[in-house]
Amino acid sequence: MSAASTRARSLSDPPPAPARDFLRSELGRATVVLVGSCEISYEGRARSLLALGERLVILKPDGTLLVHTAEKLKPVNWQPPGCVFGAAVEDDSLVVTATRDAPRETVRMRFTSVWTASALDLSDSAALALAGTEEDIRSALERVPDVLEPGLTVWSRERESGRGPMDLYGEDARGARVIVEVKRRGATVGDVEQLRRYVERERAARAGPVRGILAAPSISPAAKRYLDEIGLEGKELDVPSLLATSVETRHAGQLSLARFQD
Amino acid sequence: MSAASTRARSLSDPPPAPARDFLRSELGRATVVLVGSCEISYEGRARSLLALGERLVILKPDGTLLVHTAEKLKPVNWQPPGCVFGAAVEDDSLVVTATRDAPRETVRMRFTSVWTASALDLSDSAALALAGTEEDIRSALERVPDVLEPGLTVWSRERESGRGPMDLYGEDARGARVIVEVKRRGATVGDVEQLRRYVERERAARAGPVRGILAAPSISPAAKRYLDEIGLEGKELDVPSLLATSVETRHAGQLSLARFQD
DNA sequence: AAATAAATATCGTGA
DNA sequence: TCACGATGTTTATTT
Repeated sequence: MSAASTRARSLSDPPPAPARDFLRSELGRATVVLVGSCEISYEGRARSLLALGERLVILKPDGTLLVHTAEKLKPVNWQPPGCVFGAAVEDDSLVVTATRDAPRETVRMRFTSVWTASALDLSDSAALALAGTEEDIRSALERVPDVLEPGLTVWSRERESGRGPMDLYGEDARGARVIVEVKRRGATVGDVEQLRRYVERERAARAGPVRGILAAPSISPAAKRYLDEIGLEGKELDVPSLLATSVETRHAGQLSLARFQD
Repeated sequence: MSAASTRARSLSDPPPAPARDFLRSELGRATVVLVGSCEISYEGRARSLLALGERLVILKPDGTLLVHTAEKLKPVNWQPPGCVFGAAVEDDSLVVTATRDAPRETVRMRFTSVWTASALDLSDSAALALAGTEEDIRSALERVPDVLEPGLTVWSRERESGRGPMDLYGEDARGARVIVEVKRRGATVGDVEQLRRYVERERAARAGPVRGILAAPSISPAAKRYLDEIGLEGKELDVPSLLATSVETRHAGQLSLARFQD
Protein backbone atom coordinates (compact mmCIF):
# COMPACT_ATOMS: atom_id res chain seq x y z
CA MET A 1 0.00 0.00 0.00
CA SER A 2 1.16 3.49 -0.81
CA ALA A 3 0.00 6.64 0.92
CA ALA A 4 -0.22 9.78 -1.21
CA SER A 5 -1.35 11.73 1.81
CA THR A 6 -2.35 11.11 5.39
CA ARG A 7 -5.99 11.07 4.31
CA ALA A 8 -5.57 8.94 1.24
CA ARG A 9 -4.75 5.26 0.92
CA SER A 10 -4.31 3.42 -2.31
CA LEU A 11 -3.36 0.18 -4.01
CA SER A 12 -1.83 -0.18 -7.48
CA ASP A 13 -2.82 -3.12 -9.67
CA PRO A 14 -4.08 -5.14 -6.72
CA PRO A 15 -5.08 -8.81 -7.21
CA PRO A 16 -8.73 -9.60 -6.42
CA ALA A 17 -8.30 -10.71 -2.81
CA PRO A 18 -6.27 -7.74 -1.59
CA ALA A 19 -8.61 -5.43 -3.47
CA ARG A 20 -11.58 -7.07 -1.75
CA ASP A 21 -9.97 -6.71 1.68
CA PHE A 22 -9.09 -3.08 0.99
CA LEU A 23 -12.65 -2.34 -0.07
CA ARG A 24 -14.15 -4.11 2.92
CA SER A 25 -12.10 -1.93 5.22
CA GLU A 26 -12.85 1.31 3.38
CA LEU A 27 -16.35 1.09 1.87
CA GLY A 28 -18.89 3.13 3.78
CA ARG A 29 -16.14 5.02 5.58
CA ALA A 30 -14.02 6.70 2.94
CA THR A 31 -14.75 7.84 -0.61
CA VAL A 32 -13.44 4.94 -2.68
CA VAL A 33 -12.22 5.34 -6.25
CA LEU A 34 -11.74 2.26 -8.41
CA VAL A 35 -10.21 2.41 -11.86
CA GLY A 36 -10.18 -0.65 -14.04
CA SER A 37 -11.92 -2.88 -16.50
CA CYS A 38 -15.33 -4.16 -15.50
CA GLU A 39 -18.68 -5.38 -16.72
CA ILE A 40 -21.80 -4.07 -15.03
CA SER A 41 -25.34 -5.22 -14.57
CA TYR A 42 -28.17 -3.24 -13.04
CA GLU A 43 -31.56 -4.42 -11.93
CA GLY A 44 -34.21 -2.29 -10.31
CA ARG A 45 -36.54 0.36 -11.73
CA ALA A 46 -35.18 -0.79 -15.08
CA ARG A 47 -32.48 -3.25 -16.11
CA SER A 48 -29.20 -2.78 -17.90
CA LEU A 49 -26.10 -4.60 -19.03
CA LEU A 50 -22.78 -3.02 -19.86
CA ALA A 51 -20.06 -5.16 -21.42
CA LEU A 52 -16.42 -5.02 -20.42
CA GLY A 53 -14.76 -1.64 -20.59
CA GLU A 54 -12.44 0.64 -18.66
CA ARG A 55 -14.20 2.88 -16.18
CA LEU A 56 -13.86 5.11 -13.16
CA VAL A 57 -16.01 4.02 -10.22
CA ILE A 58 -16.75 6.16 -7.16
CA LEU A 59 -18.30 4.75 -3.98
CA LYS A 60 -19.13 7.44 -1.44
CA PRO A 61 -19.48 6.91 2.31
CA ASP A 62 -23.17 7.93 2.13
CA GLY A 63 -23.89 4.95 -0.13
CA THR A 64 -23.74 6.74 -3.47
CA LEU A 65 -22.35 4.90 -6.51
CA LEU A 66 -21.09 6.52 -9.71
CA VAL A 67 -19.66 4.75 -12.75
CA HIS A 68 -18.08 7.05 -15.30
CA THR A 69 -16.69 6.36 -18.74
CA ALA A 70 -14.43 8.79 -20.61
CA GLU A 71 -17.46 10.55 -22.07
CA LYS A 72 -20.47 12.56 -21.02
CA LEU A 73 -21.58 14.22 -17.83
CA LYS A 74 -23.99 11.60 -16.62
CA PRO A 75 -22.68 8.37 -15.13
CA VAL A 76 -23.29 5.26 -17.24
CA ASN A 77 -24.47 3.46 -14.10
CA TRP A 78 -25.19 4.81 -10.66
CA GLN A 79 -27.08 4.54 -7.42
CA PRO A 80 -28.36 7.41 -5.27
CA PRO A 81 -27.31 7.73 -1.62
CA GLY A 82 -28.37 4.95 0.74
CA CYS A 83 -26.83 1.88 -0.82
CA VAL A 84 -25.07 -0.87 1.03
CA PHE A 85 -21.84 -1.81 -0.71
CA GLY A 86 -20.34 -5.29 -0.92
CA ALA A 87 -17.02 -6.66 -2.14
CA ALA A 88 -16.25 -10.29 -2.93
CA VAL A 89 -14.02 -12.49 -5.05
CA GLU A 90 -15.90 -14.71 -7.52
CA ASP A 91 -14.09 -16.91 -10.07
CA ASP A 92 -10.90 -15.00 -9.39
CA SER A 93 -12.58 -11.67 -10.16
CA LEU A 94 -13.34 -8.79 -7.84
CA VAL A 95 -17.08 -8.23 -7.64
CA VAL A 96 -18.44 -5.03 -6.12
CA THR A 97 -22.14 -4.57 -5.47
CA ALA A 98 -24.34 -1.66 -4.46
CA THR A 99 -27.82 -2.53 -3.17
CA ARG A 100 -30.66 -0.54 -1.71
CA ASP A 101 -34.34 -1.00 -0.82
CA ALA A 102 -37.21 1.33 -1.73
CA PRO A 103 -36.94 0.70 -4.55
CA ARG A 104 -35.10 -2.60 -4.48
CA GLU A 105 -32.12 -2.11 -6.76
CA THR A 106 -28.71 -3.63 -7.31
CA VAL A 107 -25.70 -2.68 -9.39
CA ARG A 108 -23.11 -5.42 -9.78
CA MET A 109 -19.63 -4.74 -11.12
CA ARG A 110 -17.25 -7.54 -12.03
CA PHE A 111 -13.69 -6.37 -12.50
CA THR A 112 -11.29 -8.21 -14.78
CA SER A 113 -8.54 -5.84 -13.76
CA VAL A 114 -8.12 -3.08 -11.20
CA TRP A 115 -5.59 -0.40 -12.08
CA THR A 116 -5.94 1.47 -8.83
CA ALA A 117 -8.09 1.36 -5.70
CA SER A 118 -8.01 4.52 -3.61
CA ALA A 119 -9.68 5.54 -0.38
CA LEU A 120 -10.02 9.26 0.32
CA ASP A 121 -11.10 10.96 3.54
CA LEU A 122 -12.67 14.03 2.01
CA SER A 123 -13.52 16.74 4.51
CA ASP A 124 -15.80 19.48 3.28
CA SER A 125 -17.93 21.77 5.41
CA ALA A 126 -18.60 24.38 2.73
CA ALA A 127 -22.12 25.08 1.50
CA LEU A 128 -22.71 26.08 -2.09
CA ALA A 129 -23.85 29.68 -2.53
CA LEU A 130 -25.95 29.82 -5.66
CA ALA A 131 -27.56 32.82 -7.35
CA GLY A 132 -29.69 33.11 -10.41
CA THR A 133 -32.22 30.41 -9.54
CA GLU A 134 -35.90 30.64 -10.25
CA GLU A 135 -36.47 31.64 -6.65
CA ASP A 136 -34.12 34.61 -7.15
CA ILE A 137 -36.14 35.67 -10.18
CA ARG A 138 -39.40 35.28 -8.25
CA SER A 139 -38.25 37.44 -5.38
CA ALA A 140 -36.85 40.06 -7.76
CA LEU A 141 -40.20 40.22 -9.56
CA GLU A 142 -41.96 40.55 -6.24
CA ARG A 143 -39.82 43.61 -5.49
CA VAL A 144 -40.25 45.19 -8.93
CA PRO A 145 -43.52 43.85 -10.36
CA ASP A 146 -43.64 46.78 -12.76
CA VAL A 147 -41.17 44.83 -14.86
CA LEU A 148 -44.03 42.46 -15.61
CA GLU A 149 -46.64 45.14 -16.15
CA PRO A 150 -47.18 48.72 -14.92
CA GLY A 151 -49.54 48.82 -11.97
CA LEU A 152 -49.22 45.17 -11.05
CA THR A 153 -49.35 44.35 -7.35
CA VAL A 154 -47.88 41.08 -6.06
CA TRP A 155 -49.51 39.78 -2.90
CA SER A 156 -47.68 36.54 -2.36
CA ARG A 157 -45.12 34.06 -3.59
CA GLU A 158 -45.72 30.32 -3.68
CA ARG A 159 -49.38 30.67 -2.79
CA GLU A 160 -51.20 27.38 -2.96
CA SER A 161 -53.67 27.10 -5.83
CA GLY A 162 -55.08 23.73 -4.86
CA ARG A 163 -53.11 22.29 -7.74
CA GLY A 164 -49.60 23.22 -6.78
CA PRO A 165 -48.05 26.52 -5.71
CA MET A 166 -48.43 29.61 -7.88
CA ASP A 167 -45.10 31.38 -8.32
CA LEU A 168 -46.60 34.86 -7.92
CA TYR A 169 -50.14 35.92 -7.08
CA GLY A 170 -51.58 39.40 -7.13
CA GLU A 171 -53.75 41.98 -8.81
CA ASP A 172 -53.46 44.18 -11.88
CA ALA A 173 -54.21 47.89 -12.19
CA ARG A 174 -57.87 47.15 -12.95
CA GLY A 175 -58.34 44.85 -10.00
CA ALA A 176 -58.19 41.52 -11.85
CA ARG A 177 -56.42 38.63 -10.19
CA VAL A 178 -53.08 37.74 -11.80
CA ILE A 179 -51.18 34.46 -11.56
CA VAL A 180 -47.57 34.47 -12.74
CA GLU A 181 -45.59 31.35 -13.59
CA VAL A 182 -41.86 32.05 -13.65
CA LYS A 183 -39.19 30.09 -15.54
CA ARG A 184 -35.45 30.69 -15.41
CA ARG A 185 -35.02 29.06 -18.83
CA GLY A 186 -36.88 29.32 -22.11
CA ALA A 187 -40.55 28.47 -21.67
CA THR A 188 -42.16 25.58 -23.55
CA VAL A 189 -45.68 24.36 -24.20
CA GLY A 190 -45.46 22.28 -21.04
CA ASP A 191 -44.90 25.42 -19.01
CA VAL A 192 -48.06 26.94 -20.47
CA GLU A 193 -49.98 23.93 -19.19
CA GLN A 194 -48.64 24.41 -15.71
CA LEU A 195 -49.89 28.00 -15.67
CA ARG A 196 -53.16 26.92 -17.21
CA ARG A 197 -54.03 24.51 -14.45
CA TYR A 198 -53.44 27.14 -11.76
CA VAL A 199 -55.54 29.67 -13.63
CA GLU A 200 -58.38 27.23 -14.25
CA ARG A 201 -58.38 26.25 -10.62
CA GLU A 202 -58.51 29.85 -9.52
CA ARG A 203 -61.27 30.67 -11.98
CA ALA A 204 -63.29 27.75 -10.65
CA ALA A 205 -62.69 28.77 -7.05
CA ARG A 206 -63.60 32.43 -7.25
CA ALA A 207 -65.68 34.94 -9.18
CA GLY A 208 -64.14 37.70 -11.27
CA PRO A 209 -61.47 37.76 -13.94
CA VAL A 210 -58.24 35.77 -13.46
CA ARG A 211 -55.29 36.41 -15.74
CA GLY A 212 -52.27 34.19 -16.21
CA ILE A 213 -48.80 35.38 -17.21
CA LEU A 214 -45.91 33.11 -18.17
CA ALA A 215 -42.68 34.98 -17.43
CA ALA A 216 -39.42 33.61 -18.82
CA PRO A 217 -36.25 34.74 -20.60
CA SER A 218 -37.83 33.47 -23.81
CA ILE A 219 -41.01 31.73 -24.90
CA SER A 220 -41.04 29.23 -27.74
CA PRO A 221 -43.22 30.04 -30.76
CA ALA A 222 -45.48 27.05 -30.10
CA ALA A 223 -45.85 28.13 -26.47
CA LYS A 224 -46.78 31.66 -27.56
CA ARG A 225 -49.36 30.26 -29.94
CA TYR A 226 -50.75 28.08 -27.18
CA LEU A 227 -50.94 30.99 -24.75
CA ASP A 228 -52.94 32.94 -27.32
CA GLU A 229 -55.28 30.04 -27.94
CA ILE A 230 -56.25 29.59 -24.33
CA GLY A 231 -56.30 33.25 -23.40
CA LEU A 232 -53.14 33.46 -21.31
CA GLU A 233 -50.23 35.84 -21.60
CA GLY A 234 -46.47 35.71 -21.95
CA LYS A 235 -43.78 38.12 -20.78
CA GLU A 236 -40.17 37.77 -21.87
CA LEU A 237 -37.81 38.84 -19.11
CA ASP A 238 -34.35 40.37 -19.21
CA VAL A 239 -33.11 38.22 -16.35
CA PRO A 240 -29.57 39.61 -15.96
CA SER A 241 -30.81 43.18 -15.59
CA LEU A 242 -33.68 42.05 -13.38
CA LEU A 243 -31.30 40.30 -10.98
CA ALA A 244 -28.86 43.20 -11.07
CA THR A 245 -31.53 45.42 -9.54
CA SER A 246 -31.93 43.12 -6.59
CA VAL A 247 -29.39 41.94 -4.06
CA GLU A 248 -30.58 38.74 -2.48
CA THR A 249 -29.27 36.13 -0.11
CA ARG A 250 -29.90 32.45 -0.56
CA HIS A 251 -30.44 30.25 2.45
CA ALA A 252 -28.07 27.50 1.43
CA GLY A 253 -24.98 29.61 1.34
CA GLN A 254 -25.32 32.61 3.61
CA LEU A 255 -23.29 34.48 1.04
CA SER A 256 -24.66 37.64 -0.46
CA LEU A 257 -24.81 38.27 -4.15
CA ALA A 258 -22.44 41.15 -3.56
CA ARG A 259 -19.74 38.54 -3.19
CA PHE A 260 -20.38 37.57 -6.78
CA GLN A 261 -19.83 41.03 -8.08
CA ASP A 262 -16.06 41.05 -7.62
CA MET B 1 5.91 10.41 -11.62
CA SER B 2 4.60 6.99 -10.78
CA ALA B 3 2.80 4.68 -13.22
CA ALA B 4 0.14 2.43 -11.79
CA SER B 5 -0.44 0.98 -15.24
CA THR B 6 0.67 1.60 -18.80
CA ARG B 7 -2.48 3.63 -19.35
CA ALA B 8 -2.38 5.61 -16.15
CA ARG B 9 0.00 8.34 -15.08
CA SER B 10 -0.08 10.09 -11.76
CA LEU B 11 1.58 12.55 -9.42
CA SER B 12 1.43 12.51 -5.63
CA ASP B 13 1.29 15.78 -3.73
CA PRO B 14 2.61 17.80 -6.67
CA PRO B 15 3.54 21.48 -6.20
CA PRO B 16 1.56 23.91 -8.33
CA ALA B 17 3.96 24.21 -11.26
CA PRO B 18 4.48 20.48 -11.87
CA ALA B 19 0.73 19.95 -11.47
CA ARG B 20 0.08 22.66 -14.04
CA ASP B 21 2.55 21.11 -16.49
CA PHE B 22 1.07 17.67 -15.94
CA LEU B 23 -2.44 18.98 -16.59
CA ARG B 24 -1.39 20.89 -19.67
CA SER B 25 0.00 17.69 -21.15
CA GLU B 26 -3.01 15.55 -20.21
CA LEU B 27 -6.14 17.72 -20.30
CA GLY B 28 -8.28 17.06 -23.35
CA ARG B 29 -6.44 13.80 -24.03
CA ALA B 30 -6.81 11.60 -20.97
CA THR B 31 -9.44 11.45 -18.23
CA VAL B 32 -7.86 13.51 -15.47
CA VAL B 33 -8.66 12.99 -11.79
CA LEU B 34 -7.63 15.63 -9.27
CA VAL B 35 -8.01 15.15 -5.55
CA GLY B 36 -7.34 17.99 -3.20
CA SER B 37 -8.53 21.09 -1.45
CA CYS B 38 -10.00 23.79 -3.62
CA GLU B 39 -12.41 26.70 -3.79
CA ILE B 40 -14.69 26.99 -6.78
CA SER B 41 -16.56 29.72 -8.57
CA TYR B 42 -19.04 29.27 -11.37
CA GLU B 43 -20.48 31.86 -13.67
CA GLY B 44 -22.86 31.18 -16.51
CA ARG B 45 -26.54 30.28 -16.58
CA ALA B 46 -26.38 30.93 -12.84
CA ARG B 47 -23.55 31.82 -10.48
CA SER B 48 -22.10 30.00 -7.51
CA LEU B 49 -19.34 30.12 -4.97
CA LEU B 50 -18.01 27.18 -3.00
CA ALA B 51 -15.54 27.82 -0.20
CA LEU B 52 -12.45 25.72 0.46
CA GLY B 53 -13.03 22.00 0.88
CA GLU B 54 -11.65 18.63 -0.15
CA ARG B 55 -13.08 17.31 -3.40
CA LEU B 56 -12.67 14.89 -6.24
CA VAL B 57 -12.48 16.54 -9.66
CA ILE B 58 -12.83 14.73 -12.98
CA LEU B 59 -11.94 16.32 -16.32
CA LYS B 60 -12.86 14.16 -19.28
CA PRO B 61 -11.27 14.30 -22.73
CA ASP B 62 -14.62 15.35 -24.24
CA GLY B 63 -14.59 18.53 -22.15
CA THR B 64 -16.80 17.34 -19.30
CA LEU B 65 -16.13 18.58 -15.76
CA LEU B 66 -17.35 16.96 -12.55
CA VAL B 67 -16.65 18.10 -9.00
CA HIS B 68 -17.74 15.65 -6.32
CA THR B 69 -17.80 15.95 -2.57
CA ALA B 70 -18.13 12.94 -0.25
CA GLU B 71 -21.93 13.18 -0.43
CA LYS B 72 -24.79 12.91 -2.90
CA LEU B 73 -25.12 11.67 -6.43
CA LYS B 74 -25.03 15.01 -8.20
CA PRO B 75 -21.76 16.87 -8.57
CA VAL B 76 -21.52 20.08 -6.56
CA ASN B 77 -20.16 21.83 -9.64
CA TRP B 78 -19.97 20.61 -13.22
CA GLN B 79 -19.90 21.41 -16.88
CA PRO B 80 -21.38 19.33 -19.70
CA PRO B 81 -19.21 18.10 -22.60
CA GLY B 82 -17.59 20.71 -24.83
CA CYS B 83 -15.52 22.72 -22.39
CA VAL B 84 -11.99 23.92 -22.97
CA PHE B 85 -9.83 23.30 -19.94
CA GLY B 86 -7.03 25.48 -18.70
CA ALA B 87 -4.34 25.13 -16.03
CA ALA B 88 -2.25 27.91 -14.54
CA VAL B 89 -0.36 28.92 -11.43
CA GLU B 90 -1.64 32.08 -9.73
CA ASP B 91 -0.25 33.33 -6.42
CA ASP B 92 1.46 29.99 -5.91
CA SER B 93 -1.84 28.12 -6.34
CA LEU B 94 -2.90 25.76 -9.08
CA VAL B 95 -5.92 27.18 -10.91
CA VAL B 96 -7.92 24.96 -13.24
CA THR B 97 -10.65 26.39 -15.46
CA ALA B 98 -13.36 24.93 -17.66
CA THR B 99 -14.95 27.27 -20.18
CA ARG B 100 -17.47 26.87 -22.94
CA ASP B 101 -19.59 29.02 -25.25
CA ALA B 102 -23.31 28.62 -25.95
CA PRO B 103 -24.00 29.38 -23.22
CA ARG B 104 -20.91 31.23 -22.08
CA GLU B 105 -19.89 29.58 -18.82
CA THR B 106 -16.80 29.18 -16.70
CA VAL B 107 -15.94 27.10 -13.69
CA ARG B 108 -12.78 28.14 -11.88
CA MET B 109 -11.10 25.95 -9.29
CA ARG B 110 -8.26 27.23 -7.13
CA PHE B 111 -6.38 24.46 -5.35
CA THR B 112 -4.62 25.09 -2.07
CA SER B 113 -3.34 21.54 -2.12
CA VAL B 114 -3.33 18.67 -4.57
CA TRP B 115 -3.20 15.19 -3.06
CA THR B 116 -3.05 13.38 -6.36
CA ALA B 117 -3.28 14.19 -10.05
CA SER B 118 -3.95 11.21 -12.29
CA ALA B 119 -4.38 10.79 -16.02
CA LEU B 120 -6.25 7.73 -17.25
CA ASP B 121 -6.56 6.45 -20.81
CA LEU B 122 -9.97 4.82 -20.47
CA SER B 123 -10.90 2.64 -23.41
CA ASP B 124 -14.53 1.62 -23.61
CA SER B 125 -16.39 0.49 -26.70
CA ALA B 126 -19.37 -1.04 -24.91
CA ALA B 127 -22.87 0.33 -25.38
CA LEU B 128 -25.33 0.23 -22.53
CA ALA B 129 -28.20 -2.21 -23.07
CA LEU B 130 -31.19 -0.89 -21.21
CA ALA B 131 -34.63 -2.44 -20.77
CA GLY B 132 -37.69 -1.15 -19.03
CA THR B 133 -37.82 2.31 -20.60
CA GLU B 134 -41.00 4.08 -21.62
CA GLU B 135 -40.31 3.04 -25.21
CA ASP B 136 -40.29 -0.62 -24.10
CA ILE B 137 -43.68 -0.12 -22.45
CA ARG B 138 -45.05 1.63 -25.53
CA SER B 139 -44.03 -1.16 -27.86
CA ALA B 140 -45.36 -3.82 -25.47
CA LEU B 141 -48.71 -2.01 -25.34
CA GLU B 142 -48.73 -1.82 -29.12
CA ARG B 143 -48.34 -5.61 -29.24
CA VAL B 144 -50.99 -6.31 -26.56
CA PRO B 145 -53.36 -3.32 -26.55
CA ASP B 146 -55.99 -5.48 -24.83
CA VAL B 147 -54.06 -4.79 -21.64
CA LEU B 148 -55.33 -1.22 -21.92
CA GLU B 149 -58.87 -2.13 -22.90
CA PRO B 150 -60.53 -5.06 -24.68
CA GLY B 151 -61.07 -4.34 -28.36
CA LEU B 152 -58.58 -1.49 -28.58
CA THR B 153 -56.64 -1.21 -31.84
CA VAL B 154 -53.35 0.67 -31.94
CA TRP B 155 -52.54 2.22 -35.30
CA SER B 156 -49.31 3.99 -34.57
CA ARG B 157 -46.70 4.97 -32.06
CA GLU B 158 -45.29 8.49 -31.79
CA ARG B 159 -47.84 9.91 -34.22
CA GLU B 160 -47.60 13.68 -34.46
CA SER B 161 -50.55 15.51 -32.93
CA GLY B 162 -49.51 18.98 -34.00
CA ARG B 163 -48.57 19.61 -30.39
CA GLY B 164 -45.99 16.92 -29.83
CA PRO B 165 -46.01 13.17 -30.53
CA MET B 166 -48.79 10.99 -29.14
CA ASP B 167 -47.37 7.86 -27.51
CA LEU B 168 -50.08 5.58 -28.94
CA TYR B 169 -52.87 6.36 -31.36
CA GLY B 170 -55.74 4.10 -32.38
CA GLU B 171 -59.40 3.23 -32.15
CA ASP B 172 -61.61 1.61 -29.56
CA ALA B 173 -64.20 -1.15 -30.08
CA ARG B 174 -66.87 1.43 -30.88
CA GLY B 175 -64.78 3.27 -33.45
CA ALA B 176 -63.80 6.26 -31.32
CA ARG B 177 -60.28 7.62 -31.65
CA VAL B 178 -58.05 6.90 -28.67
CA ILE B 179 -54.87 8.71 -27.63
CA VAL B 180 -52.70 7.03 -25.01
CA GLU B 181 -50.02 8.79 -22.99
CA VAL B 182 -47.61 6.30 -21.40
CA LYS B 183 -45.44 6.87 -18.32
CA ARG B 184 -42.90 4.45 -16.86
CA ARG B 185 -43.28 6.03 -13.42
CA GLY B 186 -46.20 7.18 -11.35
CA ALA B 187 -48.32 9.71 -13.26
CA THR B 188 -48.84 13.25 -11.97
CA VAL B 189 -51.15 16.16 -12.75
CA GLY B 190 -48.58 17.41 -15.22
CA ASP B 191 -48.88 14.18 -17.17
CA VAL B 192 -52.64 14.68 -17.39
CA GLU B 193 -52.01 18.07 -19.01
CA GLN B 194 -49.72 16.54 -21.58
CA LEU B 195 -52.43 14.09 -22.61
CA ARG B 196 -55.00 16.87 -22.54
CA ARG B 197 -53.20 19.00 -25.07
CA TYR B 198 -52.94 16.12 -27.53
CA VAL B 199 -56.62 15.27 -27.08
CA GLU B 200 -57.74 18.87 -27.46
CA ARG B 201 -55.70 19.26 -30.59
CA GLU B 202 -57.14 16.10 -32.06
CA ARG B 203 -60.68 17.11 -31.17
CA ALA B 204 -60.13 20.46 -32.86
CA ALA B 205 -58.64 18.83 -35.94
CA ARG B 206 -61.25 16.17 -36.62
CA ALA B 207 -64.90 15.34 -36.12
CA GLY B 208 -66.05 12.45 -33.94
CA PRO B 209 -65.25 11.40 -30.40
CA VAL B 210 -61.63 11.41 -29.17
CA ARG B 211 -60.75 9.65 -25.94
CA GLY B 212 -57.57 10.07 -23.93
CA ILE B 213 -56.02 7.43 -21.68
CA LEU B 214 -53.14 8.03 -19.28
CA ALA B 215 -51.36 4.69 -18.77
CA ALA B 216 -48.84 4.39 -15.94
CA PRO B 217 -47.84 2.06 -13.10
CA SER B 218 -49.77 4.34 -10.77
CA ILE B 219 -51.70 7.58 -10.96
CA SER B 220 -51.67 10.10 -8.13
CA PRO B 221 -55.01 10.92 -6.47
CA ALA B 222 -54.85 14.51 -7.70
CA ALA B 223 -54.13 13.31 -11.22
CA LYS B 224 -57.10 10.92 -11.08
CA ARG B 225 -59.35 13.73 -9.92
CA TYR B 226 -58.08 15.94 -12.71
CA LEU B 227 -58.66 13.23 -15.32
CA ASP B 228 -62.25 12.94 -14.12
CA GLU B 229 -62.76 16.68 -14.24
CA ILE B 230 -61.71 17.07 -17.84
CA GLY B 231 -63.20 13.84 -19.11
CA LEU B 232 -60.06 11.81 -19.65
CA GLU B 233 -59.24 8.32 -18.43
CA GLY B 234 -56.52 6.57 -16.47
CA LYS B 235 -55.21 3.01 -16.64
CA GLU B 236 -52.83 1.61 -14.06
CA LEU B 237 -50.40 -0.85 -15.62
CA ASP B 238 -48.65 -3.89 -14.21
CA VAL B 239 -45.40 -3.03 -15.94
CA PRO B 240 -43.30 -6.05 -14.92
CA SER B 241 -45.84 -8.53 -16.23
CA LEU B 242 -46.45 -6.41 -19.32
CA LEU B 243 -42.77 -6.42 -20.19
CA ALA B 244 -42.45 -10.12 -19.43
CA THR B 245 -44.92 -10.85 -22.22
CA SER B 246 -42.75 -9.05 -24.72
CA VAL B 247 -39.13 -9.74 -25.66
CA GLU B 248 -37.68 -6.64 -27.20
CA THR B 249 -34.33 -5.46 -28.41
CA ARG B 250 -33.14 -1.96 -27.88
CA HIS B 251 -31.06 -0.27 -30.53
CA ALA B 252 -28.34 0.99 -28.24
CA GLY B 253 -27.24 -2.34 -26.97
CA GLN B 254 -28.06 -5.08 -29.45
CA LEU B 255 -28.69 -7.26 -26.44
CA SER B 256 -31.99 -9.02 -26.10
CA LEU B 257 -34.06 -8.96 -22.99
CA ALA B 258 -33.51 -12.69 -22.81
CA ARG B 259 -29.99 -11.90 -21.65
CA PHE B 260 -31.55 -10.27 -18.59
CA GLN B 261 -33.49 -13.32 -17.62
CA ASP B 262 -30.49 -15.31 -16.36
C1' DA C 1 -44.48 8.45 2.64
C1' DA C 2 -46.43 10.79 -1.27
C1' DA C 3 -46.86 14.56 -4.35
C1' DT C 4 -45.26 18.45 -6.59
C1' DA C 5 -41.97 21.30 -9.08
C1' DA C 6 -37.07 22.99 -9.96
C1' DA C 7 -32.57 21.95 -11.97
C1' DT C 8 -26.42 25.65 -13.99
C1' DA C 9 -30.89 19.73 -15.12
C1' DT C 10 -28.68 16.31 -19.27
C1' DC C 11 -29.61 13.76 -23.32
C1' DG C 12 -31.52 12.09 -27.65
C1' DT C 13 -34.52 12.94 -31.57
C1' DG C 14 -36.69 15.31 -35.14
C1' DA C 15 -37.87 19.35 -37.74
C1' DT D 1 -30.04 25.17 -33.99
C1' DC D 2 -34.30 24.89 -31.62
C1' DA D 3 -38.07 22.58 -29.55
C1' DC D 4 -39.84 18.86 -27.15
C1' DG D 5 -40.10 15.00 -24.11
C1' DA D 6 -37.83 11.08 -21.39
C1' DT D 7 -34.69 10.20 -17.59
C1' DG D 8 -33.20 3.90 -13.84
C1' DT D 9 -33.76 11.51 -13.68
C1' DT D 10 -32.09 13.68 -8.50
C1' DT D 11 -33.19 16.96 -5.05
C1' DA D 12 -35.72 19.92 -2.03
C1' DT D 13 -40.07 21.16 -0.06
C1' DT D 14 -44.51 20.55 1.63
C1' DT D 15 -48.45 17.99 3.00
